Amino acid sequence: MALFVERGYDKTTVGDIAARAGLTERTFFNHFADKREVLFSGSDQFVKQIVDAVRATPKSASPLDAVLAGYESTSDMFAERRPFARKRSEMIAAHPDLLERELIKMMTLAGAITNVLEERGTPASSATLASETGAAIFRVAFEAWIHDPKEHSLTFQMRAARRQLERVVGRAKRVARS
Amino acid sequence: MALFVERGYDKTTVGDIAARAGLTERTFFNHFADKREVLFSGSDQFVKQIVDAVRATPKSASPLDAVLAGYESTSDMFAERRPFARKRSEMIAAHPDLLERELIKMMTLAGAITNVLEERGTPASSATLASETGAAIFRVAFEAWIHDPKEHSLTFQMRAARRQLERVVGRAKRVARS
DNA sequence: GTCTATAGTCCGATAGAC
DNA sequence: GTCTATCGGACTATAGAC
Repeated sequence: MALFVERGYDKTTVGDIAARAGLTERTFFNHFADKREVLFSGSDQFVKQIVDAVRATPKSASPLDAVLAGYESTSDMFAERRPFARKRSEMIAAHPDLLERELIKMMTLAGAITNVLEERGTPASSATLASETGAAIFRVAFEAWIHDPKEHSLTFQMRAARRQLERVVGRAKRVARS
Repeated sequence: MALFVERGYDKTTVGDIAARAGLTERTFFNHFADKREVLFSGSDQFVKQIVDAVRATPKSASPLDAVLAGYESTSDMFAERRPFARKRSEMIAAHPDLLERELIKMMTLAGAITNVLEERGTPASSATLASETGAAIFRVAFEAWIHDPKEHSLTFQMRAARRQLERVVGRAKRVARS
């Protein structure tokens, strides 16, 4: 990350990264499948955290509630890392390669959540919809969280996004203008 | 596509593709930014089709209705190409590289739709939510459409997915088990 | 069209930890 | 003795510079 900020993502070679870490290029590829993965190394843990939280929600909760509870369980973790999250987010947004990787990670996560919902007895297509909808809410909330000068929590942003989604999905002919 | 089917995506080099087309490797990169793009060449037209359709829906329609109308406008186009769509979909699903590209294309499309909604007067975050939700519905519907032995239309699948989403998003404590 | 850097693979060698 | 981490060299394909 330091190197990427110093000289830019494209201008940083795998050799550079390895050298800075006191290793060789081969060793790098031993730990990471490709260059992009260095920015996503924590993602397994992130997935586990969320999946566990979904699994732990009472069965009385609706599928969507369970999904949102899963994402919200990361709120504390993110709270301490807002500046880093902001930087990382900018870096990803600026590099299509990284954005692609980010998207496939989010999709893998959504798939894992779908599986947990199915374990809980949710029918397949409802599970998919709940998990994809939850992901959309998370993305909107995360974006708001990153840029919010008032620094509300991620959970706060997710609750707001959820209420808004309910209005958007409702069959009402007219939608409030703000 | 022929080459990819013949010898597999990974085993096909850009040189192979260029040779088959009677061109050189450099010329290939003149037309496509990278190897993956050959499978997404029609995507600009796809985006235009949908964006135009969203723009053309009456303002009385809700944002989500407009988004869905956009996606549904591709139903006829897809109807004639079900076998090809199926093959392409399998190819993409089998190759993470291609899946990444597919996802970023879908995200670009969602972004374009969001912009059109904003032009129509929908507030930014509602626009994002409507467009992301619409994308989720499309994905679920497309998946069902591809595998449906009864060969219902894409529009049919989208209507079904939408009804299901409404149940999923509703605040009901209990959700129907099928 | 030429030339070149970089990413990423394959096979194998080596060394330390437990 | 097995497991795991590092390293080396040769190699191909992608992709960018010119």
